[in-house]
Amino acid sequence: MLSNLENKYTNLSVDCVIFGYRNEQLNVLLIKRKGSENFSKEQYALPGDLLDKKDSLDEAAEKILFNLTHFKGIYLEQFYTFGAPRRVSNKADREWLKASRKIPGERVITVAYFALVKVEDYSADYRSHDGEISWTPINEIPQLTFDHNQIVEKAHAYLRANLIDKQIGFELLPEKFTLSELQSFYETILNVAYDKRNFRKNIKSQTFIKKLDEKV
Amino acid sequence: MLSNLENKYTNLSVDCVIFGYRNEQLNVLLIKRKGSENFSKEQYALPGDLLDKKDSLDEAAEKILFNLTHFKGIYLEQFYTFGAPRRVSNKADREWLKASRKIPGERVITVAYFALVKVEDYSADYRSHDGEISWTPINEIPQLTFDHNQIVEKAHAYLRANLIDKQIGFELLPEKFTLSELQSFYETILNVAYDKRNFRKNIKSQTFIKKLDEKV
DNA sequence: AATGAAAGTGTTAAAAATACACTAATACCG
DNA sequence: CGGTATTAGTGTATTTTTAACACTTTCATT
Repeated sequence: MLSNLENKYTNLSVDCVIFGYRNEQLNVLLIKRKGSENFSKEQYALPGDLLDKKDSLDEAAEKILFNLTHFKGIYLEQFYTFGAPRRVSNKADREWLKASRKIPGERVITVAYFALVKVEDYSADYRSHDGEISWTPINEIPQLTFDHNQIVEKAHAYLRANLIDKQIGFELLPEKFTLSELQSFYETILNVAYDKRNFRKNIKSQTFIKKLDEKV
Repeated sequence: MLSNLENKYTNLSVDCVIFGYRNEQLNVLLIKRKGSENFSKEQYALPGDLLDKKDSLDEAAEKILFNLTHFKGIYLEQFYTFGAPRRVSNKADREWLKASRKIPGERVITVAYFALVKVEDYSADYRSHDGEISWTPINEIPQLTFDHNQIVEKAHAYLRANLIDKQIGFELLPEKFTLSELQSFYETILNVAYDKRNFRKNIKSQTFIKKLDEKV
């Protein structure tokens, strides 16, 4: 028997690993999903949903992200697709899927997106139908549904690998920041230590940052 | 109405961009698919197939690759997933799909893999049920089915971006090669020119290559 | 006003990248 | 076989980049 949803939805989903930087820490946005009658334990998950058949992957990612978080126009990039045959077959996960009325087949492949936001532009107080969203420091991420821990890990590796080359770090920082903040930011994410003078020299030799006269 | 195939196959496929280096040129392995009664024109495509539900993505890629080319144990890596809503809806492409009895839904998402082979280890004379395979220089690639040209392009960009960092180039070269060949190889793929002495200095400063006493 | 914490600033040394030209060996051709 | 053309092979000097290093100024705290 096939469920009705299979007409509109494929057994393909999009999950987003949304990074934000606050309190000198790298944070990931998680959704706390409520338990159901049958299953009372809370679960944490990445924002994600089944793919609407008429959307492209990028469109779907944007749409799902907006639905769940009301974030819009943020940096978003596909980074990997996860397709272990039984990645949604864990018992607790299936319980939750049933409760939430999203009943994909046994096999769901998910295209994972990588998102960066300036946390002060987007408060995480939006409460979607799926549950409450909240920033969680990357070192304090609990056990997540499905293979979401693995997805976060891969996204984290991707962020570190591309932070400098692609200069995506600025997507995480506010419009204005001090050089000390920038240094601390890089040091936190890459887990390295830079010499203050050399760091400032490097940054200043790059053109893409405007110096403001303002002081803190 | 759902076709029988949808029990076993998802509407998800895997396509492989297989690179080989020969005649001083980067080549891609293409399959020349025969026309059908209704549709006589030959078509070229990347090796790919619908995903068997019980396989993981990596397993599927290996399996499909083996079925179509008899290549085994080669360097294989997922690099991007393509999911434009109508990527398999081109009329000629649908004709061909029908003829080949692979009838996915309107919407097929494909996970693209990136493969590297030493061409002398694998002759391209295997003839699969899908058609004849043949190496094609990357600059002479004809129009391909679906969005395969776009996939090749992205794979090519990926190869160039990772050739040096990941040192994946050696997957394309034979066991033994001269420094001149290696230089020419990098120059071809990256479309740059290196100074001979500096190039050799660099290579020798890296440890992963053994010097042989042999001469050509 | 005194203290502590963070911001800001240049120079020197080491390492890496680049520019550069001739000789030796081999292949090719008359 | 000799002559010529092509490719392989080699070292040094210069520039650029990266890394190491310490004190003063400013601001906030008490």
